[in-house]
Amino acid sequence: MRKVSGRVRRGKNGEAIAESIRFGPLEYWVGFNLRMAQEHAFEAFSRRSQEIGESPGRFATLTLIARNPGISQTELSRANGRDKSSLTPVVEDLVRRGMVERKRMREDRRTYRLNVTPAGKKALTMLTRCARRHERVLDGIIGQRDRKRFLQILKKIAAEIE
Amino acid sequence: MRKVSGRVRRGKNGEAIAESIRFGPLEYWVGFNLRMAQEHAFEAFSRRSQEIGESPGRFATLTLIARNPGISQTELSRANGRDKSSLTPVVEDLVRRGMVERKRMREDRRTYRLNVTPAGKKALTMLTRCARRHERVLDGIIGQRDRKRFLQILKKIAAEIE
DNA sequence: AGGTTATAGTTTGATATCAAACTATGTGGC
DNA sequence: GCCACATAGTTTGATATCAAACTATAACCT
Repeated sequence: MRKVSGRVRRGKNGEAIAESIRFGPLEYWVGFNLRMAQEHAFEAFSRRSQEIGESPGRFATLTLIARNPGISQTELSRANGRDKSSLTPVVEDLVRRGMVERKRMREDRRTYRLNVTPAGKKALTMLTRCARRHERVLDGIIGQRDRKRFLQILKKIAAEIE
Repeated sequence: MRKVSGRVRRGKNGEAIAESIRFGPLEYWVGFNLRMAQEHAFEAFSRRSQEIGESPGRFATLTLIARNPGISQTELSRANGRDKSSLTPVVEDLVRRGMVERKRMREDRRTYRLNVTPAGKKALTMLTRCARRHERVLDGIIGQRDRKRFLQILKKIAAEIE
């Protein structure tokens, strides 16, 4: 857990006086807490995936390609919630490292088809194991009882906000 | 709402066949859905705050300084959940634009004390109004009944993960 | 067929972020 | 006092991201 209330003031004699930060309205606003939760969770997953030598962003990308063989980069970028231009270097890197194969479509020569190679599948297996461990930790924090509802709300936010 | 299932294949006669993306395990994993919810919510707030000419990141920063007068940059970075080095350009910009005042501490000349100026308070008022509108939208999506529990879980994740 | 419009992907420029190295200052042991 | 260590903030280098401009190809309309 990251330290958050590390505010310390020195008294006359140099003794430490711990103070906690006042968050004001941020305290009970969903937006702020959503950001904090996401960033902490991402950081935790990032550490895990780096242990097996993969960047965390590769994970969703590889999964989506594996589950949707022949997907194009634009489709992938939408599914992944990023701009298509962000995907260019990611796909390039996956191709360069032999995880993903990329072929021009016959019928539409603007489009690429992406597929995961055997090497990519191996990496994905490890990443998935790693993600499952991460999910178990999250499950433990959320609790079985609330998990389903929590997930529903997250999906609803992503789908409906604007 | 961002389009997510825009996958289209052409049949023999050129008719469009809409296909939806398969998310596999991502579908029910908290990590992925947390990311999607956060990014969509952030994007929505970003649009709102840009209408009044402020970047969204400034908001939490200004609020925290206003609620904790004399806070140092390191304390602020912890409260805000970012690295202290990320704060350098943000504070610089706020000072340059007359929103925040920054003084060296007497007792410890390494440390700055930050305070919000009257101009900063004015900007903060507008930003807060904007954030309240955003929160009302989120509340509408989450629903009164689940809101409190949802917030608790977000806080728990941020606090306990690792 | 030819011109207009749309789409797939890349490039470029801007911003935000982190981590590690760095500078300046402060603290504590001896 | 001096040296080792700690702390506040900045700088630097790397990565991720978006948006807008761009290139190439395709589709559509008359």
